[in-house]
Amino acid sequence: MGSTSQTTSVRVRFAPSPTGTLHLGGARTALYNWAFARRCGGTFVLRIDDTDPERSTAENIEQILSALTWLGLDWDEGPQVGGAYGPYFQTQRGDNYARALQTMIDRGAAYRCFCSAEELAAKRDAARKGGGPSGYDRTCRGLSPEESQARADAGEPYVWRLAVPEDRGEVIVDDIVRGQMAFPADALDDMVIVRSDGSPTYNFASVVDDIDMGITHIIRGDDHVSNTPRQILVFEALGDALPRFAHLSMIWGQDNKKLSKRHGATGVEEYDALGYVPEALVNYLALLGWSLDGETTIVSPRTLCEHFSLERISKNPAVFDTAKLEWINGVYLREMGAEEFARRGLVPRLVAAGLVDAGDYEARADWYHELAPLVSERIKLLTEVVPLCGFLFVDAVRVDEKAQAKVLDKDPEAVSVVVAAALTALAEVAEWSTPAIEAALKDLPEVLDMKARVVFQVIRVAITGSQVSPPLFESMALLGRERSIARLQAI
RNA sequence: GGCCCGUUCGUCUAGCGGUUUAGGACACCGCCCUCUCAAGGCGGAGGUCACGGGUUCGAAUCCCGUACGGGCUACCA
Repeated sequence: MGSTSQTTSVRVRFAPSPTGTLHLGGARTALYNWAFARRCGGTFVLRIDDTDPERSTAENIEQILSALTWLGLDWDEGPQVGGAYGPYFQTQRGDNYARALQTMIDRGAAYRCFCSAEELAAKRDAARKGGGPSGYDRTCRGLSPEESQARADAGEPYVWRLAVPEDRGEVIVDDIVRGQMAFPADALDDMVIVRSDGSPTYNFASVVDDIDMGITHIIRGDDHVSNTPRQILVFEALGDALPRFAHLSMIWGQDNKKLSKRHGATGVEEYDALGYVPEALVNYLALLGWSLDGETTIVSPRTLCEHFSLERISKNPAVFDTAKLEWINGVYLREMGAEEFARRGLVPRLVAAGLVDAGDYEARADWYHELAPLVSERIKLLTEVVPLCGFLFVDAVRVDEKAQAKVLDKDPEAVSVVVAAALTALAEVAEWSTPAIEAALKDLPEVLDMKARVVFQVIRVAITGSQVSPPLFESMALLGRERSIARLQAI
């Protein structure tokens, strides 16, 4: 308890490693940190954990920042915005790590290790065969300070290791999500904290930064659970109080395997191109491992800011389900309102397809606002915009194969009868509007003694080129008199 | 090998010892609405709560074990 009731000084951080782009799991971790900070009136820090210079890239950093921005997860401190605890790149915090190492040396909590990689591998294998823990056997821990210094001075390569206290006993991790976990200290080896090139390892740098940045709650993926007791030892060695921990379970693909490219899009930025709006992805991710009450499925970012809680995070891994994400996306599109849908979804997609100029929206906004709800109600993804209403923006309609076969070729005689009757009826329409068009055409089935569905499908295919479209009369009204008549004549 | 964790309808979940004949959502099926497709409304199917023992008057809920799955076991993060 207490973890969320303390509303004054919560500081959380999302600390991605720019060795890759932001994927769904990372996005959810960022989201939970953000939502928790917002809910508590706390501070959301973005820190770039780039201690692995080999694999970290500027492009990945760019992508991570823009993906977070697209999702609407704004950070209070970090790259681009600065803050009182900077810098926010680990590669720029070397002084802090050096100072922390010195503190640990002074306290006898760190020692040099001269063992070679080969020696270590051999020891590991032997230990594993012996049936026990395979951690470092502490060979160099017994070295006297003098000998250690002498060998270092002689130029022998070494790393710094954490000296796990002999009498430490169990390390208890009190996790908000998982509860208490006990780790026998003898299963925790003396991990490397500073590499032979002088750079800090993740488990060391991360703790030092979390201390220096005043982080109160560490919310991260559960691949870090086993690191946590080691990190706790570093906190203790540095003499600092522990933050609270909350470990999030993994996100799996449909086949219960780790989410990967095989399962489709894994990078956040891909979801924009696929036609999702960020609120929908945020909503879906929020529900993937957390619930408001077990009933509510539409949870807006705003609701998250008001009601998110670490206590309601579930422990078990979740399978990513695209169908549900799509459904949620559809809900957001439908609830958007004509103006917003036109501006955020409809027009951009039409422009991107080269069907209209960006200025066309300004020129006839009302027309677009009429179209918007007809489209938004029928799609789940913005990629469906062009297929559904593209016919309104081309000179001549192109009838798709299925419509040709199932409607036009099925009974050519009926087609010409319907078209002729429709043209005659429409000729009498004075003002070209949805109600007038409807009034002119609604009696046709009866007059022709044909099924309504047959009559209107013929007209629909003539007008839209497809068996599926927005409502017919509205479509014709939006298309305009001349083009509607021309399309009927052309069939 | 060692340490740690997880397991409720196909999927996400509610449930925190009795109010549960296990609730909701997506997906699925049917009906209604209807100019198509959607949306919406109504209804349906779908769970031996991983398995086996205990504790208890009573267990999805507590304990132990087993199975399966996962994480860590790096001079990756």
